[in-house]
Amino acid sequence: MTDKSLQNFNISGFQKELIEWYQANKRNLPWRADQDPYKVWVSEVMLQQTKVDTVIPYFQRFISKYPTPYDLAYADEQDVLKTWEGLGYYSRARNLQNAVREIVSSYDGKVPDNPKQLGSLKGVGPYTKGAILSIAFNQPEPAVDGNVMRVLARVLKIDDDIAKSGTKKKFEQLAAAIVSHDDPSSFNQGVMELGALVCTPKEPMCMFCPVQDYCRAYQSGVEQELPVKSKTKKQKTVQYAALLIQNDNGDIVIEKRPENGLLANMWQFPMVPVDEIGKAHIEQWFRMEYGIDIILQVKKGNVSHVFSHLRWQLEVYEAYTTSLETADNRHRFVSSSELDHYPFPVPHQKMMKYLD
DNA sequence: AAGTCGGGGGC
DNA sequence: GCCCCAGACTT
Repeated sequence: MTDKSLQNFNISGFQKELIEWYQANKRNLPWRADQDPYKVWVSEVMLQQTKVDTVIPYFQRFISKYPTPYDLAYADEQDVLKTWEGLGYYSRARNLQNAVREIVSSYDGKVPDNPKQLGSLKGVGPYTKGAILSIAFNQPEPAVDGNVMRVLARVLKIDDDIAKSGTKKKFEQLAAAIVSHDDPSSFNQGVMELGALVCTPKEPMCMFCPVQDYCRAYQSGVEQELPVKSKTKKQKTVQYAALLIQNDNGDIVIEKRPENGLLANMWQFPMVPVDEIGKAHIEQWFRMEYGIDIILQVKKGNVSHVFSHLRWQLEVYEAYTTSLETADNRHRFVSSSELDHYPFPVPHQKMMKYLD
């Protein structure tokens, strides 16, 4: 390694203090009950960009429903998405099922314990690969997430911009150099636990830090200035008219979103892009696109929803149609009780409160 | 290297 | 409002 960040750094002392602290202070989390590689895997995927408290109930339900790779491999994708509903980043669920089907067909249902096979599975990137190898198989592999970059940026006083895509490689090399070979699982989880409980983004609790003596940022009094992270730019707003269309049976029109892109394969109420076509043309646009005649009735309210990179502003309308069926299977008339079986993104769950 | 891809919670 | 979160994938 060409980087000099580890010169004069007491690696073994740092490892020892961190692992001892982790053993004494680790939270009792459901995915820590055993080292089942499948469960470790599921937890790591759910935890991507998602807080521990949010994941816990989802993990419990998911493992109850799909206790083994076989259960998940043989499940219907729509049921998997329904179980994932509300957790976000739904491609995680679809990639996970794709990968589990791969290990059932190619690896006898066993999670591979080598980096090459593991890393080639859908949705298993550098972090998840290292996490599974270290936590489930006790291999001294680096597992660099946001916590690890923050902790190492402070401990080693590194001012690279962690928002840039190239920076992670540098931290992966450093993490590979300092990971404990005696207890890689406790070491990697210890860094992340420290980042979550002590070495937090704002107001880190350095007085309670087990590796304070090893922290160059603390010694220089710059722990609040690190890590360096450039700003993200703000979302664009898109306006839609979102339609609760009912026929004489009391059934409601829903549609399946495309298999790629935002909220892929999730279901929703029809949305009309009023930015593009103008509010006056909603009914005729709908007839063109859906082949269904509708009559707009009353506006029921507004729903706004913020995604990572865009913002939806939905005007919710009630509408009426004389149609009783749709042209293709991507659109359906369903009763209000049947709605529960389909996976809906949160903004469309918000719309359901406007149904009678 | 920059965009895309959810949703919730803290302040 | 803004920021963050046990990131991966596409372009």
